[in-house]
Amino acid sequence: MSPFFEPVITSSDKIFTALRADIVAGHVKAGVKLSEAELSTKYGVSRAVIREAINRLANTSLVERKPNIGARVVTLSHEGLVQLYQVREALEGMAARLAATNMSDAEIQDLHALMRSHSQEVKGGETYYQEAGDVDFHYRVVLGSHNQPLISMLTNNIYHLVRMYRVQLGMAGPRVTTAFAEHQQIVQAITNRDGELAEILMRRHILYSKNNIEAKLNRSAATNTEEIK
Amino acid sequence: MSPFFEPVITSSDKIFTALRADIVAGHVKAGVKLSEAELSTKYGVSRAVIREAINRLANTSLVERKPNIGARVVTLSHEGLVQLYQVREALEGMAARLAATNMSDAEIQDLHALMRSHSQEVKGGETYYQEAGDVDFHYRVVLGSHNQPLISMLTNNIYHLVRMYRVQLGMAGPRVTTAFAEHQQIVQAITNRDGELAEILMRRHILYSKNNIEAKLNRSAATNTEEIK
DNA sequence: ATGGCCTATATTGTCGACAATATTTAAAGG
DNA sequence: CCTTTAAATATTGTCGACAATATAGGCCAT
Repeated sequence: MSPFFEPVITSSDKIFTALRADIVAGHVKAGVKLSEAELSTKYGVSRAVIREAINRLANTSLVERKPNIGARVVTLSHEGLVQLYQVREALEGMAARLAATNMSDAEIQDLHALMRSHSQEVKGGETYYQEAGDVDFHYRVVLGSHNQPLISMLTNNIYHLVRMYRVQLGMAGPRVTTAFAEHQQIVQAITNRDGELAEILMRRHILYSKNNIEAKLNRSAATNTEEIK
Repeated sequence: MSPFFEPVITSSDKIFTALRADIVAGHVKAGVKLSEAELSTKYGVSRAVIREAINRLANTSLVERKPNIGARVVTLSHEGLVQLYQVREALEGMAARLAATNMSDAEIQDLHALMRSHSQEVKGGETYYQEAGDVDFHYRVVLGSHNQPLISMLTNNIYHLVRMYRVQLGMAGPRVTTAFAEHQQIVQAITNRDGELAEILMRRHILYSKNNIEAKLNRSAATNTEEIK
C-alpha cells in the first residue's frame, strides 16, 4: 500500500551501522580490539549478530580480522591514504565520465537542485556541507554512472574509509567553498554530456582533496611524534 | 618450526571455497536459492557456518541476499558483463601501470619465470593455461601494484565474477596463444618500467577478452531464445 | 634472574534450539 | 472459477551453550 520502499532492518544492520559510525568518528580508536563478548553485552544482543556485524566491517576494510584471534580497528597511515585516493581517483573519475553519458535528464535536474541547496548552506557557513553534502554529491554522481559493480565498490568499500580519514582529521577548513565551486564545474560538464571533461575535473577535485588531507595528516603526525618525545 | 606460512582454515573458509567453486563452474545454476538448512545437511556443518559462507559469497557479488528471504545465485547478463569489464579495464590497467613502477626486480624476475613456464604449456596445447595460468598472470600483476585497496577489490570481488563468465561460457578457444603473446608484451613493458605502455596494453588485452566473451555470450543467448521458441 | 614449558584463563568457532518473518496451502466468499 | 483471507508450513534471524584455539600467568631448569 505504501508507495515508499521500506528497507528491512535486521539487528546486524543496526549494530553494523552503529559500530561503523563509531569507528569512522574515531570513537573507537585505531588498533583497538573488538571483543565479541564485550560488544554483545554492551549492545544487548547475541554474539551471533555482533559477529555478523564485525564480518561486514571487515569487508568494508574498517577492521582487520584474523581467524581465531579477533578483529581490530584499522590504523590510518600516510601510505594507506595515498593508496586509497589513488584508487578513488580512478574509480570516481570513471564514474563522472559514465555519469555524463548515462544519467537521465531527470537525474541531472535533481543534481542541479542539490547544488542549489548546497549553495544556500555554503553561504550560510554551515559545517553540514563537508559532513554530508559532499558525500551526497559524490554519491549522486556515482549512482549516475549506472554501473553496478562500480557503485558497489565505491559506496561499500571506499567511501567510509575516506570519511574516516576526513572525520578523524577534522576536515572542515577553508576548502569548503572552493570544493563547492569544483562540484559545480563537474555538474556543468555532466550537463553538457562532456564525459571526458567530467572525468578530468573529478580526478583533479579528488587530487586536491587528497593534498588537503595529506597536509593535515603530516602536521598531526609531526605533533604526535613530538608528543612521544 | 615450519618456515612456511600456514594459513588458518576455518570451517566457513572451506564451505565458502566449495560453494564458490560450484557457483563459478555453474554447478549451482543462476537464480537458484541457497537454502541454509539444505546446505547445512549437505555439508554436515551447522547453519551458522553456512550463513557466514553465504554472507561472504554475497560480498563477492556471486549471490544476492535479501533479509528474511534468502540468497540466490547471481544471473549472468550481457549488461553485467559490460559493466564488470568496464571496471576491470580501469582497475587492472591501473594495476599494470603501478606494477611497472612498484614491482621489485625480484618480482619481475619471477614474472619472467612464470611466462617461461606458461610458454611450455601453450606449446604443449594444454588447457590449463586458460584455467589457472591466465588468472595467475593477472594475479601477479595486480599484486605487483603494491596497492592494497586495489589488490583487495580485484582479487575479492572482480576475479571470481570474471572467472564465472569465462568458465560457464566454456572459454578455451583459439585466443589462448594470442592472449599469451599479449601477456608477454605487458611483461616487457613492466620490465622496461614503462607504466604508461603497460596500462595501455593491459586495457587493450582486457578489451579483447571482453569482445571474445561477448561474442560467445551473444551466440549462446541466440540459441537459448530459439530453444524457448 | 631469565628463558622456556606447561597449566589456567579468556576468546573465537561451532552447534542445536527457539523466535520472527516469509511462503505455501486451504478454505471461504463472490 | 477466480480472488481474498487465514491457517499451516517452511525459512531466516537470534540466542545461549559447548568445543577448539589462542593468550596469560606461573613453575621449573639453567
